[in-house]
Amino acid sequence: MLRDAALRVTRPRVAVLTAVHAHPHADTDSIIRAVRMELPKVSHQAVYDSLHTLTMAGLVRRIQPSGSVARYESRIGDNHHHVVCRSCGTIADVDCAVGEVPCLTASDDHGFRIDEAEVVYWGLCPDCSTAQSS
Amino acid sequence: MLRDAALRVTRPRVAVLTAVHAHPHADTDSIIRAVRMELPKVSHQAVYDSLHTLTMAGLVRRIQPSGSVARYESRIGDNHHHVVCRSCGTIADVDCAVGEVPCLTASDDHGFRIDEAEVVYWGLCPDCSTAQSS
DNA sequence: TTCTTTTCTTGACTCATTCCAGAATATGGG
DNA sequence: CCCATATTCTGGAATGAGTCAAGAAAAGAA
Repeated sequence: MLRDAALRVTRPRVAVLTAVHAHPHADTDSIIRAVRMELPKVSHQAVYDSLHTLTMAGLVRRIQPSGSVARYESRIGDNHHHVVCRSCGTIADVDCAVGEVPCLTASDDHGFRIDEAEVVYWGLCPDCSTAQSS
Repeated sequence: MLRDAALRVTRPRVAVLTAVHAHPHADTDSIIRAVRMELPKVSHQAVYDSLHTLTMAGLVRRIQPSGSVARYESRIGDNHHHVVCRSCGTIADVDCAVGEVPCLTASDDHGFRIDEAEVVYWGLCPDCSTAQSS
């Protein structure tokens, strides 16, 4: 796997990393369940620790739209964004609209040293959209 | 005040609305404390209810950057965004960079019916920036 | 293999937010 | 101005994601 990040390779970590890759945008609880398919004995704490560690190492990205619990995804390093369904909470990836590393330019940065721009599009997913208009 | 929104005008609601106007980007707890300066007896539940109601009515906007508790602001209807300090959590307003109702265009909307684009810039505020480089 | 350090397990705990049932109150009609 | 009624507020308990802490386990280096 990826011990390139100077991380110890432990069973829980491998399982967590695998689970995140297998279930993009999954919340912590889903990941815990997925991990326990392989290692029934892992504690939730180990999963939380692993997720934090992997996030710190940049192998995984944590996202948390308003009103949602933390979710994790494995697609990293390409500055993409998300669409979130207001009704069912489904999340989908969206490539950055404006260019490469674009959105990093705020009109007035108030003296902040900005290093990332996060974009969340809110709306209704196809399913909820049709369900609601019927 | 604004009963135009077809809301009952109750003391707690007026106090909450005033508090949100007085303390932009304040979290719920700060608002509760601010409200209790005037009405010492208000229950936290009343504040939560009022905030929800006001949010639903569009008189107040709820924002919740990753890893933060819910915060509320009164500047609404102008599609502005926020800069959040990674270190101290301070939030500042940023006018929309791309134009009027701009960011609403995702490169690929996956069939979602998008109605809002939310942008959060992450970085360090002036204070934390200088404190860290020293 | 053995040692040292990091990571996991277990279980208690925090704290924002929500749920509930009964009391209080704002609004509209009389 | 007063009352009826639906909405809102009070008070207190409950939920649930996430964190803390101490000792056991296991990964990596010698």
